[in-house]
Amino acid sequence: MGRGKIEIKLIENQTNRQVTYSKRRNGIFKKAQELTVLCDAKVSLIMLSNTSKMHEYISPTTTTKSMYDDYQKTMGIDLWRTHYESMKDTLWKLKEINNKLRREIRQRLGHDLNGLSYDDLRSLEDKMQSSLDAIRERKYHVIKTQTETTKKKVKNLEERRGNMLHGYEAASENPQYCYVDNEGDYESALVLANGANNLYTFQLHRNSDQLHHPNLHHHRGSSLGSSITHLHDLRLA
Amino acid sequence: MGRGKIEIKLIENQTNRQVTYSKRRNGIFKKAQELTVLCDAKVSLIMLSNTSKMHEYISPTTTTKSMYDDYQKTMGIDLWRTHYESMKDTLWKLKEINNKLRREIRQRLGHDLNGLSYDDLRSLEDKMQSSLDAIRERKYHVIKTQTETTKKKVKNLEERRGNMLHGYEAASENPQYCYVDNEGDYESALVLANGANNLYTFQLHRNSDQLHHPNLHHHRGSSLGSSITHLHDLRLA
DNA sequence: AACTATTCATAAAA
DNA sequence: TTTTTATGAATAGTT
Repeated sequence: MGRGKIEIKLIENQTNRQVTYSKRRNGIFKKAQELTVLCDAKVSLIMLSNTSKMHEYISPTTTTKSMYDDYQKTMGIDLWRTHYESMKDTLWKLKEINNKLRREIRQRLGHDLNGLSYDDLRSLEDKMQSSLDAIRERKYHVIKTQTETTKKKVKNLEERRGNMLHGYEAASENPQYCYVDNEGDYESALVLANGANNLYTFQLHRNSDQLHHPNLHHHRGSSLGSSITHLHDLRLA
Repeated sequence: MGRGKIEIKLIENQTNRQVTYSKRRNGIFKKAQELTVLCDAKVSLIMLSNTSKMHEYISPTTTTKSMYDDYQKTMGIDLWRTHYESMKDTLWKLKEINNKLRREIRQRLGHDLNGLSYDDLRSLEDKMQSSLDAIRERKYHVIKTQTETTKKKVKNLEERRGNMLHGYEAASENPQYCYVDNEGDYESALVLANGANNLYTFQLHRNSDQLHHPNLHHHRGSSLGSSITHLHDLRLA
């Protein structure tokens, strides 16, 4: 029905296909609308182009949901659980998990202990204690590494100073060279002075101290001609 | 397109309407099928006559359910836009919070400490210590309450024994009546013997002991730990 | 359900 | 895209 007969097969030319889609789509919409009026029918028409653009026609006397509900009844199948419902499900589960995690943390913070039995408390205490031990161990490791780095720096500088003393025979040279850049870490320096073992003791003391829609084109049936192109756009997820 | 132009309005003649419906319905189906092939589109077309007869066309490359799901993905946002979006938002936030809580718990379990600086570790240690203090205090409270209950029981029994002695003049009666059911709690009995203050001291000693042995791993009565494990198992994708 | 006379839809071109 | 227009398709009214 045009300047020549066409075979009903995929239109290879992308542009041509797009144009044909657009024209024929409108044609079908118009037919659907006419059928609705002429015959008092209800039509639901959803079209998805190969570019994932969605277009819809729905008779003004009904809704798409209602049409698909009817369809379901006719087919006797419970076809779909909406995304909305499964989403609500997920949300609920996440909230549950969240609450459990919060309770866990609160207890580990020392709050909300009232519901716990003596045994629970003792168990919690043990867990906390060993966690604390792990943290302290790690802390000790960090400070020790830092200390060793500092010691190396000192040794290095002392060597250089020794060399200087030797090389220039300047026995009474400025003693400030001994002082090392330890990156401003007070405790690091302290350890340097007292030794690592001493530091550990120090730390123990501290412990005790401190307690429309872009892509959906929605055709409402009652309008014709230009107003049939009364479009809403929705983007597909 | 027939023997004369027709106005697009309801066909009053019932038979005529029925015939027209039949003809045009087939016409639309044919057009839908052609569109599917020519343009690689997907079409879902449901029609309901005024006599409640339902007819459907669905492109062979899809299903009615799938089309309606797509429709919902698109339209649902229109119908529930606010609800849906805020829900997605909440969902995302909950996931974020869950992850943070998990990280927090892991650190409080003494794992994943490598990324923490010395100051971080010290701060974490302090927090853990005060939480631990709170737990111990609570434990102390529980044991004290239990002890007092036990004391009352003892007093009560002693009174009854006294009454018995008095009433029956049986001064040499069985002393076993003194022993009280303390529900098998060893420490409870210990406190009963030494006094509450003593218990507290006992606990501090336990604490100090462990401080001097950071590598010591205590046996864990694992009620809390296992609950965390379960939470991990619940993690969503 | 067939048959046409007619209108309509649209393929190709602009 | 939209418009134009020649052409084939759809269909209203008839049989």
